Amino acid sequence: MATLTNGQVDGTVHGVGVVSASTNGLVNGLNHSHSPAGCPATIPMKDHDAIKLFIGQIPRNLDEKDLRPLFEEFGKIYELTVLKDRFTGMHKGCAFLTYCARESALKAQNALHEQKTLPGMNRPIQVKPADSESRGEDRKLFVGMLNKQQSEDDVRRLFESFGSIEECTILRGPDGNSKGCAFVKYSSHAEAQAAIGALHGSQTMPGASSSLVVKFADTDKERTIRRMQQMAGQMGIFNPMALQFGAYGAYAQVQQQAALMASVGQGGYLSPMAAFAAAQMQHMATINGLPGAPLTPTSGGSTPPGISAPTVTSIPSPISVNGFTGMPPPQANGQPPAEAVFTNGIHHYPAQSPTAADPLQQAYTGVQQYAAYPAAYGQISQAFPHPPPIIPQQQREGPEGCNLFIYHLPQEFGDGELMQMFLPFGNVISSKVFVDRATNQSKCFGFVSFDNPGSAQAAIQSMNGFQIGMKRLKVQLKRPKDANRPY
DNA sequence: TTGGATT
Repeated sequence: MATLTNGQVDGTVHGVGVVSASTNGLVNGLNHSHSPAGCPATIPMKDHDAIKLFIGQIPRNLDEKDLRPLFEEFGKIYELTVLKDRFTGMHKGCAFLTYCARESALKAQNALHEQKTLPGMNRPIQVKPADSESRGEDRKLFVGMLNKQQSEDDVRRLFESFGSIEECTILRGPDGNSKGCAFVKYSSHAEAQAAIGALHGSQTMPGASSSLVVKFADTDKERTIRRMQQMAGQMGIFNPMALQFGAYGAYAQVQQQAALMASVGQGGYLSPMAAFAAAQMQHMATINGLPGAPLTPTSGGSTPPGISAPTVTSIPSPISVNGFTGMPPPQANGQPPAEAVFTNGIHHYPAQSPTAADPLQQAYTGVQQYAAYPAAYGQISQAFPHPPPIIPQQQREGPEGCNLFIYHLPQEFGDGELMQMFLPFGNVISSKVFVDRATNQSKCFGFVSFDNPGSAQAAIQSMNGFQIGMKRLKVQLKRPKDANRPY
């Protein structure tokens, strides 16, 4: 008697139920008796990997009940909905169709897509996965920290036990070298999830700096955001505010070093940082083409000409030296105005940091502080009515010949100190000290990128062999990426 | 002792 009930319900709601019931049997019959949509929530009807199809080029006089017979030929239908205008309710000539089985959808797509034209239409019917259907992103994994020798097959072997892999691609550079990461696409989200659970962080590949990374690949949105951030980073570098603060940072730094030098007694111990400060003073003088710049520029409030002016002009800024009149006036001691920098309670470095009291450190902190509160300064606000926010610097390479490799850095140097050290030679677009991931300790080498080769050369000239403490800096052009492959 | 990458 189930047949009778089924027939009644279908006859009322869909009009094609009798055919459906006779071909699909009891389960289908139950569905229809419980759910007018044909898909009860009580029984897991739809395969987890089912595909939602978009059906296009449907004559507007055909509705769901007319379309069902056409598509049921390929399998049990989970859901079929003709798209209607939200306001007018008008048939839009297309539909969404989900079969209970993924296989049915593939069969239908193969048999129908562009294969026949429905009456009254001048283009063939469209049957393909709906746009809303994930283009694979929810089952696509990003795999990082691979060994660069690992091939697609190696990666497949690693991932195959968690599901069927539809796609496996190693990311490679233009030269074909693996970037140490890959994409793996499974046929379902669940498989991908299983692989994450089992493999993420599970092992460390030989030559990789940390354990295997297995995560869902970025969605379109995330990728867009990433790109925006990159764009913003580039803008930030050439943003005049950043240049101004950069210039001011260098200026303050030199002033502070001078003050420090003046305060160090004849036989006093010179810390590596102080030694650096002192030596850099001399370098500054050298760069300026001035012999023996005064080391005690503490008199009066005026700018020591041998030090500050060339510092400013060495920075290829469209803002003239007069731009400096827009800055908060430096104090006689070279410190930025105390209330602006030191009273807001923010300390970028923990007080226990061994370098926290260093002039260089303070200069750097000062730069950051100003960067954080540009609106506080009226004249600057006039010059730049809407100063763009300064984006935290990201690691960026400059053009060929602009990137330096620096070795024998003091252990306590971080990115900021490295940048401060090289700011006098030009526009530093990136500075990076390598840090051991496990210990967080500097590896005592790093990179600095300028925006022009001249600055890089000037920096090499002045800073290569530069003594800090017991060590001498090694400053040279960074090796190009492809330079270390003997074979 | 040569960019900690990356969608």
